Amino acid sequence: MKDQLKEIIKQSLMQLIKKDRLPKFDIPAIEIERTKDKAHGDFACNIAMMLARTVKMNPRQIATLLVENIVQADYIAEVEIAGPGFINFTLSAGTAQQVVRDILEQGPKFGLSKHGKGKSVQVEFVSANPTGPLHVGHGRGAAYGSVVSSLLMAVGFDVHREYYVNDAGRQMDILATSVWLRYLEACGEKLIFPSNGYKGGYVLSIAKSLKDKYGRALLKETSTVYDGIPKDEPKGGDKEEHVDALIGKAKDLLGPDAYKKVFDAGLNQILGGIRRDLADFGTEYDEWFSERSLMESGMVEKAIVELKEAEMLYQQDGAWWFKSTAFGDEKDRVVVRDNGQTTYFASDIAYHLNKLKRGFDKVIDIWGSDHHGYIPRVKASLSAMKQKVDKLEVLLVQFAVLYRGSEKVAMSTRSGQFVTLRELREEVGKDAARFFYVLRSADQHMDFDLELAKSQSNDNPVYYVQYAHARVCSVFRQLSERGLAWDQGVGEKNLEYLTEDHEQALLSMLARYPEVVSSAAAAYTPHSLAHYLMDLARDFHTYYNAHQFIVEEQALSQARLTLVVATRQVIANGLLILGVSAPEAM
RNA sequence: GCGCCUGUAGCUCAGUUGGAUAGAGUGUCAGUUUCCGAAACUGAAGGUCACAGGUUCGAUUCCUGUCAGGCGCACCA
Repeated sequence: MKDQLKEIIKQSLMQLIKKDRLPKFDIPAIEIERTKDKAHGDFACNIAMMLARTVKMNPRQIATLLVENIVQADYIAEVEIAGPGFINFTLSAGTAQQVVRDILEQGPKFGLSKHGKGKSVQVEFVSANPTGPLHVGHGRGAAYGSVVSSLLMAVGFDVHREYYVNDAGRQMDILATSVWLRYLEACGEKLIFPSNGYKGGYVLSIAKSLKDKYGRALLKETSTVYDGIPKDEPKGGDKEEHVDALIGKAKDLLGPDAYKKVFDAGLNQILGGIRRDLADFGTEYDEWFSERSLMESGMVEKAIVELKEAEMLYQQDGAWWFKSTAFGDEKDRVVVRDNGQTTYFASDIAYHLNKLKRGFDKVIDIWGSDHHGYIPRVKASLSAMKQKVDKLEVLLVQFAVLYRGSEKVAMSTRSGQFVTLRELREEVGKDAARFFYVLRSADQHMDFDLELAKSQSNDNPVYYVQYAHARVCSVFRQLSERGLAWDQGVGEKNLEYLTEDHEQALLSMLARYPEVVSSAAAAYTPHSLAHYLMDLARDFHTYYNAHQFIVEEQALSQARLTLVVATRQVIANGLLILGVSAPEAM
């Protein structure tokens, strides 16, 4: 509809220039927008005001000329000039009703488009280290990433959703060592747990399963384990040195095979839990990409060689540095430490290179906002390897600050103090939790009040939308109880009976849906879809309270039932994208 | 100190890429069931869009500065 109006304006402008009523100029992009106020018609165009400067004429004068030259079309009921020079279009009644037929015909496909047809996008999100279960902080990224993915699918992209598993590196060694020490305790050894170890209860249960499986086969005496280990921080030492020494000792005493058993027990149990939590949260993945596989297949080494050949690395203080400053980063970054170990950044370079080489047209990373300083160096590495950096887009999700009532909740994986995503879901439900997360724009700091989400879950806006859906279903249950039926054909033929203000409002709200989906996809803003659904639900509830759908007059009744079915369809389509269920009864 | 994000109603937040009289939920107050589900609806009150300049027909939106909050500035991940 917008495109048709644009064309009409453009034609009118060209006519005017041809007739010398306006001086010659390049026709700018014409903007048509939906009006906020019904008094301004359905669509408005601000072209007259935009042209005022170039044409050196009063905007209202330009608008008058334009309107006089507009070709009449049957779908336009009225064209008006208003305010400083807006051109307002009012659509004819029949045009607004057409959307109902479109919705019924297209069903679940209504609102989908083909803008991204033939293009592939990879979306990587959450990717939390498998050193502990997902907590409510990860929930926001999970909800945001999965809805962004769904939106991109809705506009036709071929979407590949991926979780990058950091199953290598020092943090995982700390986890493995933590598990082993807890195992020793479970076998009856007495020891002082390192202050930098993972202290969560889940480590205890992994240790217990290790003992169930291997008995005392992995046992070493505490005195042997702690022999020669530097002091921990509380005793005046350095906590990092302390834990690193314990890792080294664990590897030495156990040997590679046994150490791997401990390591894998931690990794597999935690990762398994993460996969379950995400699946239960309605977040699906197409691939779980292992960092270890990246190292074992030599891809990290290859990326480093590539950078060396491009003369983008240099050696200093025993380490290899990447010249990221050459591409605008604040400082150069280490890729190989003086002890010969590659850094996390080295893996990430290889991973991003791998992503681009897989041939995606676009690669989207969704990160927590605390990683924003990381963007320049990753982009720098891709530039250094002559990749198309523009293909990579990094979306940042701001933190959700957790509150319990008015009290802030401190969270840390290391200390084991956190509310898990699973606990949240079990208490407030998948639908409410997802909707809550996705209601706020991602670049907004968010206050997540657990008390509110838990205790007042009935006030959660998700129920408002779901209730609208259930209410339509209820109307149809009532209909059949009365021995009546919906006749789609009769309804579609009599849509002109929908003349009430509430019906007009609902019709134009329904017509907006496809635009909402495509703009939410283009701007990566799931929250705008959530807000739209609340607006649509409101229009429906208002209508419901003002008018009866099941009435004596058949033509009117069927027309209203048809409108209401269309509304239900759009709500269901929108909720599906959000990953929220659309219940028939609540 | 430098960089990124943010500042809109008592509280939590939208604001269609620069448009017309800045909106919703919640909270407060006052109402609505002989009627398809009251998890709903109607009305009222509530604002110096942090502050000060600038750009232009027009600024909550863009630019600059100030103030305030969050995050980041590792041979950690």
